[in-house]
Amino acid sequence: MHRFSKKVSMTVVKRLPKYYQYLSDLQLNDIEKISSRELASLMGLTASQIRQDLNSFGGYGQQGYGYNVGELKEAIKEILGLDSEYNCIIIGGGNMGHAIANYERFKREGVILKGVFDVDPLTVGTVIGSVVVKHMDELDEFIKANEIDIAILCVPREVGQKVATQVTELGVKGILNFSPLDLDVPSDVVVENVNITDSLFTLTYLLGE
Amino acid sequence: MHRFSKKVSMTVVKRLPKYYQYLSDLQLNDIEKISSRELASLMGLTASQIRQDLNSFGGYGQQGYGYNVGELKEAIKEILGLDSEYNCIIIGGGNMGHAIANYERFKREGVILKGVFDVDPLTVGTVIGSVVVKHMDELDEFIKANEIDIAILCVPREVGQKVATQVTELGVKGILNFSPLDLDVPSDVVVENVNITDSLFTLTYLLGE
DNA sequence: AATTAATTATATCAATATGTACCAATTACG
DNA sequence: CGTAATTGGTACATATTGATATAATTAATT
Repeated sequence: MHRFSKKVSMTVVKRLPKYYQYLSDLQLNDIEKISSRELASLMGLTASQIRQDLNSFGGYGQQGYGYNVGELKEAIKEILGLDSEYNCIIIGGGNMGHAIANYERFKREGVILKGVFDVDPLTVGTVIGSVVVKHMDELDEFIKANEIDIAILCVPREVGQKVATQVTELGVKGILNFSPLDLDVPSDVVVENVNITDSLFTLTYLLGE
Repeated sequence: MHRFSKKVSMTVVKRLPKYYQYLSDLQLNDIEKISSRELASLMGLTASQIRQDLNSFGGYGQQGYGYNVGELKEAIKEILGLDSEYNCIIIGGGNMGHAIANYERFKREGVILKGVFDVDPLTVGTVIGSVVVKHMDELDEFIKANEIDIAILCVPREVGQKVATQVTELGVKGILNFSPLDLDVPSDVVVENVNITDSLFTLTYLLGE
C-alpha cells in the first residue's frame, strides 16, 4: 500500500511507467543526476509538469541540484509497486499469450509467470515461457494453490467475460486484458486494457487528419 | 481527409473506437435505434458526454428518436477512416508479429497485410498470416513497390528507432508501435504506441492503491 | 388533426481536472 | 561567501466534463 495520502490522478499515474523507463535508461548510461529541464527535453514534456508529477508523491528533488537518477528510479519503482513480487498466469496460449510469456521484462520486474492455460488440446502440454500449458479445467485448483495476483487474458472476445468472472471469483485482483471487450468485474478488482484494435483505429483516424 | 473543420481533441478521438465497437455490437444484435441515455448506461459514460462527443462531428441523432445504430456506426466508421483501405506490413515475425498477423479484425476493417519482415533466417520463408515472411533486406524495394501506408513494429527495443527511420524515409505515414520505446519521426508521420510493459506497471500501481 | 411525451441539437454555465508560469527558498559549487 | 541553478509550492490558464435550459423534431395517443 502507498504511504502518501494525496489522491493522484490517473493521468499522472499513466506517466509513471514512462518516467521509470527513462530513468532506468539514464542509470544504464551512468547518469547520476538530472534536472527537470533536462528530463523534460528528453521526454517531450514541460519541466513544470515533471516537477508537479514527481512532487505529488513526495519531494524527491533537491534545489540547486536536481534529481538523483538512482534514487528517483527506486522511488518510482516502489510507487509502481515493483518492489513486491506478483504471481501471474496467462490465459490463452495463442500467439498473443505466447508473446507475453516471453517478455523477459516482466520477470525482471518481479511479475512471475506461474502458469499458462488453454482449451486447445494441441496447445495443452506444450511449453510456453518455461511453463507447461495446462487445460482450463485445472484453472480453479491452480489459482487456489498458487496465490495468483494477476491474470493476463489473451482469449477470444466471446469468452473474455466468462474467464474474467471465473478468475475474480477465485481471488485474482488484477487483470491485464488483451481481449477486445470491456470487462465487468467487482470493484476491488483492477483491470488494465490493452486494446490493439482501438489503437489501430486511432491510427487510421490520425492518418486521415 | 475529414470534411469537418472543428478541431477535435485527442480525448474525444480516443473514445471513437469504443463507440464504434459498441455500435457494431448493437447492430449485430439487430438493435435499430438507441438513445444517448441507453448508450451511456451501456458504455459507462454520461449521456451528456456522448451527445457532445458525437455532435463534434455533426448531427447524427434525431430529436425525439435517438440515434440510428446503423447510420451512426457507418458515420463513425468513416470518421475513423475505415471506409478506405490501408496496405500494411508487419516488421518482426516473432510471437507478437504473429499474433497481429492473425487478427481477423484488421482485414475486415480494410487494413490489408501485404508483408511480414524479419532478420531471423529461421523465420524468413515461413508463412505468417497468409504471407511468406521476407528478409529485411527486401524491405526498401517492397515498400516502394506496394504503397505501404502502415508499418506495424514488433521488433526489439534496440532496433526500433532504426526501423522507424527506415520506413518513414520510404514514405510510410503511420506506425503502430509495439516496441517499448518512444519513436522520433517526422511531423507528418503518426505513431500510435502500444506499450505492454507500461500497461503492466499501471496495473501493479493500481494493485497497491 | 391536435396533443402529448420523448428525445436530440445547441448553447451556456459550473465544476473539475490538467497543464503552465512564476518566484521565493534552498542548495551546490567555485 | 556570492552566484548560478533548481526545486516546490502557489497562482494562473486551459481543457475537459457534467448539468441545465430551450427550441426543434419525432412518435404515439387521443
